[in-house]
This record gives sequence, C-alpha cells and structure tokens, in this order.
Amino acid sequence: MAVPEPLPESRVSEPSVRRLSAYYRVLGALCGEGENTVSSYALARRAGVTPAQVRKDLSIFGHFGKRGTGYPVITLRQEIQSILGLDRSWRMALAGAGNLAHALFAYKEFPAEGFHIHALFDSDPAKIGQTWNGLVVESVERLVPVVRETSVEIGLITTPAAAAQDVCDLFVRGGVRGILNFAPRKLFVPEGVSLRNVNLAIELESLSFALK
Amino acid sequence: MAVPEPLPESRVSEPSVRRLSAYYRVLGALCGEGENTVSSYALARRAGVTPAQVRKDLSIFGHFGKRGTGYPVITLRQEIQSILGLDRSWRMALAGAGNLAHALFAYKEFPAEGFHIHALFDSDPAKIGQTWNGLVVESVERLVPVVRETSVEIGLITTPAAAAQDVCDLFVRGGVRGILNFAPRKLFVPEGVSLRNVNLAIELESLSFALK
DNA sequence: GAGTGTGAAGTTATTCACAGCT
DNA sequence: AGCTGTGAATAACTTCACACTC
Repeated sequence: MAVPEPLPESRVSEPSVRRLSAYYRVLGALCGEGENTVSSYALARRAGVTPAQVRKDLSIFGHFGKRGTGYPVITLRQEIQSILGLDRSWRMALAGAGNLAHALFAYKEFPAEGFHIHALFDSDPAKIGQTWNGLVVESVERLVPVVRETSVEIGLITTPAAAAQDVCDLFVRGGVRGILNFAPRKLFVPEGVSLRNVNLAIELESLSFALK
Repeated sequence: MAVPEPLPESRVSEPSVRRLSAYYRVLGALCGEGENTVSSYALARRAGVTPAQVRKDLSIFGHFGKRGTGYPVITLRQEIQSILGLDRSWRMALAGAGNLAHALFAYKEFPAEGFHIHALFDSDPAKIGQTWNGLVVESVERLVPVVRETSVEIGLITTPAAAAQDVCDLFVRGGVRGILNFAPRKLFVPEGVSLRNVNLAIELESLSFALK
C-alpha cells in the first residue's frame, strides 16, 4: 500500500520560509556585488544563521548547489523568488490611514518586490476623501465591495486595536486570502485565510526584559 | 557537590517572554472590563495560545494563580509589568528620520508604556534642523555624544539598509544596551547589546508563500 | 580540497495529563 | 467542582558529522 508522497510544501516550516526570505535579500545584495557563486558558509554569515541551516533549508526545495563550488547566485535567487511567490505581483489594501499607513504606503521596498497598494480605507471623515499620491482614502463602509471589485488579495491593518477585528472581518468578507496585522491585538480569521502579525510593543517589551 | 541553582531568568525562553508581553496586553484590556480574575483558559483564548502554555509561562516566575479560581487580573498585570521591566521608563533615540520614524515617533502606545524618544538623527541636510513636536533632528555625526550625554539606552534604526550597520555601530559606541532594527539587513552587535529585528519584507514574503 | 546534501543526534519548545489545592 | 502547577511525553527545530560529488 503506497503512502502518498507529501508535497515539499507540507514539510516546510514557518521558520524555514522566513529564513528563505532572508537569503533572498542577501542574494540580491550579492547580485549587486557581482558574485557568481556563494557557499552555505558565506550565505549563512550574512543571513545570521548556521551553514547547516542554509543547506537544510535549501535542500527542502531542490538540489541547487554544486559540491565543491557552492550555489549559483543568480539562479538560486530566481528559485527562491519563485518559491516565495515573488515572481508575480500582489494586490493589497490598507485599512487605517494613520502615520504607520503612510510609512507603509511610501515604503519603496514593497512595490519593488511586487506588493502594490490599490486601496486605502479609514473611518474618520477628516481622512476620507484625502488623496495619497493619487489614491483616494475611502470610507471603511466601502471596504467589502472595493476589495472584491479590485481583486485585492492581502489586507493590511493599521487601525487602533479596538477596530482591528471588525476591519479584519470586512477584509475576509471582501475575499482577501492574507492579512498583515499591525494592531496590538490577537485577530481571529477563518480557515483558509493566512495571518501575520507585527507587534511593535512586543518587540520593545522583549528588549526591555533583556535589558533589565 | 551541589550544582548552583540557575536563576529563573536563565530558564526563560524568548518565546515565553513574547507571550508574557501578549498576556500583559490582554490583562490591560481585562482591567478595563472590570474583571477581577481570569482563568488560564480565558487568557489563552484572548492571547491566541493554549491554556497549558499560559500556566507554564506564568509558573516560571511564581505562583500567581489560585486553584479553582484563576489568576487575579490586577496583581498579575503588575507582576508581568515588573518582570518585563515596564515599571520604569526607557530612554530611546531614533536614527533615520523618514516616514517610518515619523510613525514610531507618533505612536501613542510607546510613551504610555514608558518608552520615550529623546533624540532624532539623520544624515540628510534637508532633514537636519527640522523640528518634530519640539525635538530637533540632529546630524548623525552628533549621535555618539548626544546618546551618551542624554543616557539613551535603546536605539531605533529606521535608516535604509545600506546605512544600518554604521548607525548601529554608532549607537553601540554611544553606549546603548538595546537596538530595535527596522532595516532589512542583518546587524552585528557586540556581546552585551541586545538586538531585535522587525522586517516587514519577511512578513509579506512569508504571507506570499502561504498564499501561493 | 572544497563544499553540498542528509540521516542521526541533540536541543528546545509545546502539549498532555493528572496530582493537589481552594 | 474548578482550575492551577508541573513532571512526563511529544513534537518541532537545529546542529552534527560524514558520505558523496565536483
């Protein structure tokens, strides 16, 4: 009785994916420096991990390296780009048009990697109607239809904590498949929607603990 | 031959500390809701972890709960506040006066928890001399003496990736003990300096992988 | 010789499950 | 009865070490 072979994806841990993302950035820098190949040792040092970790992570997806030589910088970068889904563009919308939203909106790294913001929402009448670099801030009441009509796939939440779950629910109703939450509160999403959190308070508080 | 008892601190893992920080936020909300006690089950649900995890995490630092009843909301919150070092204030400086810096500078959560920004630095002559809510943006050349003289303990880095390691070195020379880095690059710090990273590209890329 | 790929070993973190207190 | 505190069991992740390839 043959046991079905699990897809590579199913064996991939979240930490591995995050490191892949780090390798991707290092490989981008190495491209700029004109390097043709890189060893797991060099890649590890610049990514802040161990060489064994690099090899394990990469071996999950294929045999990209040459023994005695290392990994080819350009093709490995392309492989990771494709693995991470960065060889296409992603449509995003942002709810909560405050200072953090402004910073994300202006962040050049995002469009450079295919992440584009196509809609902005807020509940504050003073903000609704503002134009950000050609994009109009809309009422949060329009979130569901706009997200649906413009095929937004990723929702960014930069509202205050109290509004975050409501906005999250709206994004889900609008059909997004991923949410990046900056509000300092746990969000509940249904099966099939991916959630990532960035909590600045946790980072500072864990620093505070370490310094105490 | 008696083996010396390790201090509680040495057994505390980074994930535990980060969860403590999440519990702290939930307990703050529960205070506002007028709850006197909370069970590990209720706390776990609102923090997004398992009840056993809550009990394990809290038991590292003491016996805060009452069997049959749960944990006292107010005193548990105070305990965690003290454990995390949030019962004092922390002096911070920010290098890289861009959009993200502006968002952090305006983030009300920080001063509310004792994290205060006392200095701003940039290398761009157009930004040096700007006043942000009464605080003048200074040249990055003044970073070391200013950080030293104003007893800054935590450095925030929101510069482009290319400048991040240099600024980091300056913060270390100025005597900070902790650094929170937002630049998408690995930083090297000497022993004794704590480093935390917030990498927005990694978050989006790991989402991208999950959605692919 | 240099450096990958990978099973095995080791380490760390989470969950179970239940004794014991209130 | 309800819920904590915690050793034991399990699962997840990382590092080791070495056969193998270029």
